[in-house]
Parts: sequence; C-alpha cells; structure tokens
Amino acid sequence: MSRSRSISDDVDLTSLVLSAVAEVPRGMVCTFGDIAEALGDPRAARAVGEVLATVQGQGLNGHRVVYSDGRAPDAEALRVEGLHVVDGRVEGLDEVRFHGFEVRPVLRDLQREQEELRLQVVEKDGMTDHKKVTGVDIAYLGEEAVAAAVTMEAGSGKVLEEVVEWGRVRFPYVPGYLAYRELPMVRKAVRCGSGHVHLIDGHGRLHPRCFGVACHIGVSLGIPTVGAAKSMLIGHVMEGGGDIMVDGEVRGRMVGSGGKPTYVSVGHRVSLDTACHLVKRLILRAGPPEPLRMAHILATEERRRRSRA
DNA sequence: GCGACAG
DNA sequence: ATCTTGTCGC
Repeated sequence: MSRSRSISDDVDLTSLVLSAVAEVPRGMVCTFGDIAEALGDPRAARAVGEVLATVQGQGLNGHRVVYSDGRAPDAEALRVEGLHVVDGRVEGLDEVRFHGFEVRPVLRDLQREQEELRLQVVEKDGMTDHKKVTGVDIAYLGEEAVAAAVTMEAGSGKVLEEVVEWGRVRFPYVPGYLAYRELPMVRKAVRCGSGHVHLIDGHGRLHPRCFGVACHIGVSLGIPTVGAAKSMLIGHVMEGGGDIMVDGEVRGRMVGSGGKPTYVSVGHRVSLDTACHLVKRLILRAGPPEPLRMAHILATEERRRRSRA
C-alpha cells in the first residue's frame, strides 16, 4: 500500500500569507488580490482576507492591505504612515501600490503538482473490498481540526470502526486547493492497508485540474476513493440523467433527488458508475451518504466537546 | 454590474 | 467550513 508523500504535503500557507504581507513597506499598500497573485493564484484573495482577519493586531502590516477599489479596513493606521485616505479610500492607489513581492508563488507550484499527480488517477474498478465503506470528514475549531473516519459494513450498515484525530491546520480554504488543507488530517485518521472504498467530502475528477481532494487522497494513500460533494465547484448538470459536463466531457453525476443532492465524481480506482451505485445505496435519509453523515456528526460532536472543555 | 467560488 | 434564534414544515 503506497503512502507516498511529497514536499507540498505540509505547506504552511498561513505563514506565507503573513510573510507576503510583511514585505509591503511603510507608506505603501497592496490589495488582497495582489497578495493572492504573489502567492500564485488570484482566487486565494478571500483566503488572504480570512488569514488577516483572524491574526490582526500582532505587529504585522495587515493594515497595508486594502480592497481593489482602494477601501481600507484600517484607514487611520494608513494615515499615520503618510497615506492620503479620503472617505476610507486610499487616494491614487496605483501610485502607492507595492509590486515587488518576493514570496514564493507556492500555489503555482501546487497547481503544477496537481497537473502531474492527476496522471496517476485510475478511473476503473480494481481489486476492491466491497464489504466495507469508510466516510471521512473534518470539523474546524480555529486552527485546530478534528478528522473523523467512520467505517461501516456495506451490507448491514453496522459501524465497524470509528477514528478521531486532532491536529493543527495552517492552510486556509482556497477553492481548488482543498486537498492541501485536508490531506495532512486525513493521513492521521485513515488507517493504512485498507483496500475498500473511502467516501470523501469534496470532489474528485470534477475539479478545474481534474484532481480534487478525493483524487489526491486516493493517489497519495493508494486507496479507492469517491468524491461526494454537497455543492458544485465547476461544470453543468445535464437535464436528463444528471451527468455533469466539463469541456464536453462527463466528469461527474448528480445523485439523490430532492433539495439535497450529492455530486459524485471519481476519486481513484473506482468507475463513475460504481461510485454512483454505491453512493445511491448509502443514501438512507435525504442528504449525504450514511458513512459521510456519520463522520460529519462524529467530527462535529468531537469539536463541540473540546470547545466546551 | 452580475455571477461563481468543494470545505 | 463557521457564525447563530427562532421558526416553518412534514
């Protein structure tokens, strides 16, 4: 059972955001998008804001990061540094905008890694133990996270094993890079040597680079995985059978009628048909398939217990 | 300006 | 994902 690791497994994006922000000199500013771009992907702009919002006021240069229209979260702090701020907006933004970031564009590297690893995805059914199914989910409490893995007997629905693992997460949620946030925690909770299917709370091949978190977990841990997400990231659902198309190609399928559909896509070593049959069979009540529902409850309950301790 | 953005 | 009160519905 391969448990391959790569250098990108434990990227501390939170620290990289802060070091990028620290590069902005006194008297200058940049936008949330500028930081994101410096880190390699403008789609991380919201994550930059999230990081700054949670660590504000620790001697950083967070006040030097503004919105793209010049609005400043902390206008007074910028005025002190000699900037012209009118109505909460930085005047002549482009003249005082910092461009010389030297931080590593780590998201570009991760993107390249996804493009390489996607070649290892196996989209066909293989030698799989269909007697068991595991659902994996994670709950968060600030930088702390708890991963839960619930293994059920496929036929009876009997719970065979429950695993809970705590850890620290230093990679904010960025659309398209969920695996880099969750993989370190999943590694802790998923036991090795299991050849049965693992249901993952997120997409597999239904991803901009065809390598969502379900694929990443499957390839990294060498286990069969299925992506089972609650909402879409990319693609369009076809009127008829619920096939989800991207670039004229079937990349996933909407399963479970009603208001709470599950968007299924191949993770690793399972065909889309088999994945959909499995998920359909495991949806007992409306909503997520049973193992995922139970993993979610377990993780959420575990978090609640810690937050009250 | 509007829509989109897994968890 | 998390923040959060009462409330509408089967």
